[in-house]
Amino acid sequence: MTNKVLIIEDDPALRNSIVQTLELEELEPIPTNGFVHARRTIRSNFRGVILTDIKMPDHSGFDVLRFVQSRDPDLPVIMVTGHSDVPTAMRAIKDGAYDYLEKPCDPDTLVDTLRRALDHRRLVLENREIRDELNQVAAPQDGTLAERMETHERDILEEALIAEDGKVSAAAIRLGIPRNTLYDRMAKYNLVAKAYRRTSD
Amino acid sequence: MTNKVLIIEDDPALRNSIVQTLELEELEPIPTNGFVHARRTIRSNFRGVILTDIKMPDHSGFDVLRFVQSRDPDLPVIMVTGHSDVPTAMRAIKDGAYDYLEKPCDPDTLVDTLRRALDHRRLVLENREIRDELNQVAAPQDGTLAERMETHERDILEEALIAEDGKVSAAAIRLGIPRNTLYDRMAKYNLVAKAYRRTSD
DNA sequence: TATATTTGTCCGAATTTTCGGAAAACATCG
DNA sequence: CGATGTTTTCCGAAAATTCGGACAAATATA
Repeated sequence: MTNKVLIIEDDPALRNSIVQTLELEELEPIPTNGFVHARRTIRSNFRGVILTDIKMPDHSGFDVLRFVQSRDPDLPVIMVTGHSDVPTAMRAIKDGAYDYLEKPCDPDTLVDTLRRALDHRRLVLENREIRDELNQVAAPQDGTLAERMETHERDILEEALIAEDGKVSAAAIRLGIPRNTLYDRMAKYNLVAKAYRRTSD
Repeated sequence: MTNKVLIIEDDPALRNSIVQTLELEELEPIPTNGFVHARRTIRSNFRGVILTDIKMPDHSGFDVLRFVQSRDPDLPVIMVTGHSDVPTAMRAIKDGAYDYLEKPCDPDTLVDTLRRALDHRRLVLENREIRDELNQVAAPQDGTLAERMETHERDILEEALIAEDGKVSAAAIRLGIPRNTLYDRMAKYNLVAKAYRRTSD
């Protein structure tokens, strides 16, 4: 599941309160007290989002934002600003933060916002995975004509055998070739009909 | 582009103000004064999001929400609630609204929220398109073994010819077969080398 | 158990495919 | 134009594939 929330917040009280809220909502908080501890978790395949305070003793939330964007520009960062600090919030969005929250943040709003961000993250990751899959199947192959034709024939034969539950005669009909020919082809690829039977291995 | 915003708002003044704001932000507002006019635009392939007022004379924003969800559960609806009407806003989210805005809404917040929703929409549609594509290529084919082998061989030959700029000799080497054989195969599919030359048609 | 159907294997003739060699057709260039 | 290199077509023998027929073994059906 994509429901991790990496929390970067130096105030222990606030941090714990956030953890509590998230746990009640079936989210998976990963609390850290600063950038240093959070760094290792920030990767391009992180299945979650990042919630960071802006004002922290030894670094700014904007440092976090920059770092995250260098690792993965599509990893949502939600920034927690001081109360009604509109200019900072605007700058956060402009710099590529996914959203911002005003301190003190209302638990419902916090969860809503995180859910949206998590949903966004889930979609982005899903998208990447499907794209990879598509590229794999659509990638221009290489190799001998004979080799490629053979692998393709093998695939077709297996598909037909599976579809016909390992019955060679039926598969032959499906493929529009005489039974014997199918046996010949199968011999070439060392295919055994038995291996394709669903019922009673 | 996925940047349409279907606006459902009965107050002409507010509606126009929103339209103005969106136009300045390169979004594409589609203003309507009520559900009846908006209905036709709400489809599962709508490349945008919906911004609806909740309190309207002859129907509620929740009617809109229900209708939208029946057409496409992944079509974001942003609901505009009265000032600090928290319970209604919470209900909106709970019922599946993407987000809500409090009236009177700050232009920046409005735009930010819409952008997030549009981004979400874009991802959802992209996802669907890639999935369709993937299903197409992965779909179990049918037809004679010979037919399927032939179309595959044809594809390979064309791919090789394209890769070698229509040079038969080079394509033959790439495919690991003698030139003559390639000519034979090409004759079978009525392929002409000239047709695959990039340089000087 | 008797009978029918299906499976897997082998054979061999008819057919198809492969592929080297040769030559015609074409293009390029000094 | 003539020399040179490439593309394309044609030929035909060697090699591979197809596929009907026959049959024993395994399975299913009555």
